[in-house]
Amino acid sequence: MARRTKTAPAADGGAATHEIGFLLQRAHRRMRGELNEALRPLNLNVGHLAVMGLLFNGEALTQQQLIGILEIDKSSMVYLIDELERQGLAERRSVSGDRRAYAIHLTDAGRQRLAVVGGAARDVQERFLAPLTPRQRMQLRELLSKVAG
Amino acid sequence: MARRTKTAPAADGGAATHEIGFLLQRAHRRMRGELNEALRPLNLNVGHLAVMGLLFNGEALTQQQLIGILEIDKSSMVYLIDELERQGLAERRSVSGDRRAYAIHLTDAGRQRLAVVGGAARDVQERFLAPLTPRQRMQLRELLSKVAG
DNA sequence: TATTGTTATACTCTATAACTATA
DNA sequence: TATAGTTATAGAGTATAACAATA
Repeated sequence: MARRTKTAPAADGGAATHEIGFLLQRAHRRMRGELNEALRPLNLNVGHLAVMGLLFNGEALTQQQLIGILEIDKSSMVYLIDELERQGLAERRSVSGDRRAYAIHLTDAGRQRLAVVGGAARDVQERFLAPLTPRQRMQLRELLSKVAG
Repeated sequence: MARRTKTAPAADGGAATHEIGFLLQRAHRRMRGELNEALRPLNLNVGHLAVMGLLFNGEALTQQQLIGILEIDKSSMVYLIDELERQGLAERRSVSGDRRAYAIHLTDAGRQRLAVVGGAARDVQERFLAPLTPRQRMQLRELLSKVAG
């Protein structure tokens, strides 16, 4: 059953290019590539966008909190925030009660930039998801959230 | 509408961690990490596995063909095949009719190794897909193949 | 001139380890 | 002793560019 679907690449006997891992890599690479291409003129990458997105609701988060949510290394977080700060999009502020910690605040400039950058990101996502119906997009989101860990 | 679904992480106002791109990155990173961890003791990575998988049906492919299918750079392909050849798992053979090209053949050792490595990869994929029903796995595969490009 | 493959090199992203300053 | 953050460094993974041999 399901020997060869209509959409199957001809070059593959099903050994590799049909595997979920392979498709996942392709999809991720394509999405990330287009997103970074759109973000590069602004000297930002998906990491910066993710941080700004998390700060957008208004409340500042400490680097530790950002690290916990985004599951990236603390040194990587330093670089992300350094760049955001360099561009005046976010700033480190002291946390009362713990002089080791910094709360990261989105500046007004950061908020404005996020509006632009977020729009570009949505355009990319829209192109990426173009082959899917709204219902399929929802399905994909739900399936991915189950396996994303 | 859709202000906050039941499965939403609390830390995010929907700005970032719900995005498909974010979930895609997470899922891909998790899958790739586990796969590479399983492959590392064998001095192989997912690229080597993909090449071996493509060669498994028996017919050799030239580096150009592999490059076209896997969509990676030709210099990256050189490194992948160098390592496979170094381990005796594949070999470059001259192509009659074009002395520039090499056809890559899977050796018997490569075939045996692929059986082992492929088994490990399937185990990883099984753990990765564990949260999904068989029907959901099929859905995920089909949705990904639509957006994988 | 164009193409196959190789080599050298560089870039992005991320991680590890040693460090400072607090706790 | 442990934690927040920084710095220096290294490692994947991939890409670019110059090159040799051949088409």
